[in-house]
Amino acid sequence: MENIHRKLTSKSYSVSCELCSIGPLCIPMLINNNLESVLNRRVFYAKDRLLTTQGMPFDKLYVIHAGALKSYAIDDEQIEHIVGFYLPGDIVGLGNFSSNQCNYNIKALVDTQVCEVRREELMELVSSNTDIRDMLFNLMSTDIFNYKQVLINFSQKKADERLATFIYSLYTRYSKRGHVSPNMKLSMSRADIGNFLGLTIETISRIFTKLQDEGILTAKGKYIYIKNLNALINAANGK
Amino acid sequence: MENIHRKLTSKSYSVSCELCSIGPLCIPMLINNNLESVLNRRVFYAKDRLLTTQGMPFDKLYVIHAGALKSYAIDDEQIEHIVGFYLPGDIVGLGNFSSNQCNYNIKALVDTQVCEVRREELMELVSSNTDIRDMLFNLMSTDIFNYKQVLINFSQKKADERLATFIYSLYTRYSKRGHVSPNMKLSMSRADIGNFLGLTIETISRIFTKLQDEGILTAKGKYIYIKNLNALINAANGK
DNA sequence: CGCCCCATTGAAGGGTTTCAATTATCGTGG
DNA sequence: CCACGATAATTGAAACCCTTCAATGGGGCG
Repeated sequence: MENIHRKLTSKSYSVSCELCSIGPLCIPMLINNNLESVLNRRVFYAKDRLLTTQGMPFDKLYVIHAGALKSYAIDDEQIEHIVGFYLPGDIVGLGNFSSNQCNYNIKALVDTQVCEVRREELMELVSSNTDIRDMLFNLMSTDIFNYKQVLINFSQKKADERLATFIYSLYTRYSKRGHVSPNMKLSMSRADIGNFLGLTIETISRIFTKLQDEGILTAKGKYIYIKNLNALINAANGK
Repeated sequence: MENIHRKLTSKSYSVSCELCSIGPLCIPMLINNNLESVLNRRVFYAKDRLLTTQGMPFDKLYVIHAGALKSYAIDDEQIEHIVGFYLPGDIVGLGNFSSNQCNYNIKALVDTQVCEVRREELMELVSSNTDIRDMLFNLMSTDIFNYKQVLINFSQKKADERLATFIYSLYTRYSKRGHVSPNMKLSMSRADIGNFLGLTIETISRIFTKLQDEGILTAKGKYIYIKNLNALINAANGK
């Protein structure tokens, strides 16, 4: 069990293949020693490097091993619109199948390692292997569900509820990948959080100090410590 | 102006099989005369009837032939959270594959006809027919993309931009299904629109009169007439 | 060590909500 | 077909929340 929780060298956590979203794909292939036919393992992207840009051909999916990414659009006034963050174990690019091009820019928020899954080879596997087909169906279906939940969280919640929801969702996402701890290091800036939540950086900052004053968490720069998880959940739901 | 609004006699528009999102599934089967093996055609649901409730088993997908649906969650305080509206040609339920249960309540906003696709039989087809498999991949992928776009629209736009975006998106969705007209009959109430957009019913009302004063559209109850499409697009983008 | 970027904090302004009252529309039954 | 009640939509005024503008403080990296 310990090796599941093994940490990356420094700032961000890695995920074991067992707890990765494409474990059902990789683990049988690891055993058969033919994983390389579908994916490149542990490709490194330094902080701030772009993995994709809007409009480029869609030929790879990315699965995060360690680090973090942000996905965003640039509008015609050069304004950035962040649509999501990706953490270890997450798969990136499922929304590109219909257009066959990359719909968003994807940038490494910190030094990041990803496994790159070649689209074409993956689709061949889907034809021959129903487990992998079902895995992809489930991943896409989960993505749809998650985005609907994000919509619920953001369209009707007040600023402090949104931020509490965001922090709690990071906590649960890390937990699902084997990193259960009240300590988190945020990989994104206040500006990124604000952009994603539709709030200004000043509001984010003020709410962090408010949550701190209420004894719910401590926020020292990028380091978050959740002091009272139930209180955080209540704050996320406006109670 | 009176006659413009009276011109729309019918309650809601239907979509032809050619322009429906699952046309690639149905049309070959219609020709082979074995469509009934997968779906029930034109099932009727009266206004306000529930098609699904949260937690019930997921055994059918719905494709709208005529009418309109809303999809919503009820939280523990009995408050409704609308996550989307479905129009003729749309497919409903792609987010349920992973949980294998219906994640939301779905209610008919007006008298509605749907084609019901049986999940199990559909998945059998997916195994044997790559066209249908690709169709489902594309539909799910499109769903993911669309929800991300909705996120962009709602997290960073002001109230009037949100409503303009919403009206314009209804226009484009109807257009794609063959109903190209500046006249629309809204199937949802102001309260539903407000709920979905994260705004109050009063704000929705005020913005409708503002858009009307600016000569962008006329809004007489549920009847919308888009007088200036470019101005609507500009309003949607805060210009 | 100093610089730059990021984060924090304060005060004023604006946009949206809330509360309240009025008007319009729809469905129903006489 | 009209009258009626119930529901939905509009409008106004005050309160509140978040943004904007401005200035200060702090942390990371050369």
